[in-house]
Amino acid sequence: MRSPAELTEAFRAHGLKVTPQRQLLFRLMHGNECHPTAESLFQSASEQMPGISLRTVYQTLNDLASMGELRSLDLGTGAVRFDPNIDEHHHVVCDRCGDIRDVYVSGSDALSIQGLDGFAVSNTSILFNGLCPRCSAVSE
Amino acid sequence: MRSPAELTEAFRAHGLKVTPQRQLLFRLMHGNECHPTAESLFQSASEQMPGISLRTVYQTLNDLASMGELRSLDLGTGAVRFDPNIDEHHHVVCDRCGDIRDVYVSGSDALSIQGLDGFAVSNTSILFNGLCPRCSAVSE
DNA sequence: TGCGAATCTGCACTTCTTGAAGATTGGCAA
DNA sequence: TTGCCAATCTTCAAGAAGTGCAGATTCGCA
Ligand SMILES: [Mn+2]
Ligand SMILES: [Mn+2]
Ligand SMILES: [Zn+2]
Ligand SMILES: [Zn+2]
Repeated sequence: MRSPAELTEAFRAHGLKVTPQRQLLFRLMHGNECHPTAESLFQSASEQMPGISLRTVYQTLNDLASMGELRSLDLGTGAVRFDPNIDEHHHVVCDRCGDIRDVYVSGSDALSIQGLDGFAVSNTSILFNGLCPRCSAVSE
Repeated sequence: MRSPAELTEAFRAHGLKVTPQRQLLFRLMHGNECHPTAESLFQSASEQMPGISLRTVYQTLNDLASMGELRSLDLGTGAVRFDPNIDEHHHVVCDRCGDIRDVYVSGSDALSIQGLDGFAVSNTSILFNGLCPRCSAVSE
């Protein structure tokens, strides 16, 4: 995702308005590596801007996602996650604490795949589940 | 998933009752390659057994899943899918018609993965999205 | 055949997300 | 700088998927 300043430019260039709510979300998402949900962003946003609505958070995030500025991820954790990292990457979810981290996979062209015959695949996502270092230490 | 007859055995052996509702679901799921949702199974089940409740369908499928007889899959299609194929395999979803097919992947040990340090990974799932042969022909 | 635990049904309720409508406001034009 | 109006925001209702609960029913052993 581009910087708040660049997004401001881009929004205005496209005839979209730059509201305080949007700017706040630009800031909250920029460089955010937590893979937050709309709800958790709403919490953060509410601290700085009491009265902001959850609907606006959803709206803005979805808009950013459809502009390609961020990615919305369904990692099977209940709510959709928003990710400003739009590089090709995958994820690992800690099934105990819910922590999510980026995973970079290379060499997938060497995979032997059976069953995709005729399919025009537009996206491939790999999801790892398990216990994060902290949680696996605890459960020993 | 084992056959209806075998499941009947197994259920009784574990002190679980074998009801007509359960038997019907055993039959509907056995060898089912459609990756149905609870709702769609409820539709099918209702034809043969009017009055069966959606609650019972969910209950039975979840029970079978926790017994390891079938797998419940979140493929990002809204509702959970149930799969009697418990061999290690992955899936491809047609984003237009919703069709789901099995995908078998081998050679994944040759992948170069970065970001899993310290994680105790218990499951890896690969999801392909795209257009099935039929749908990609249509959209040409 | 009878009994009691297991199961089923019906329904309320939760969570996540979107639709709709009216109030508000950003940004350009004058 | 002011005013306008389309875009945006807030609020609230509602949809979709699933689960918890309670009372009615039934399987399966004695
Ligand atoms: Mn990420
Ligand atoms: Mn499958
Ligand atoms: Zn953890
Ligand atoms: Zn298709």
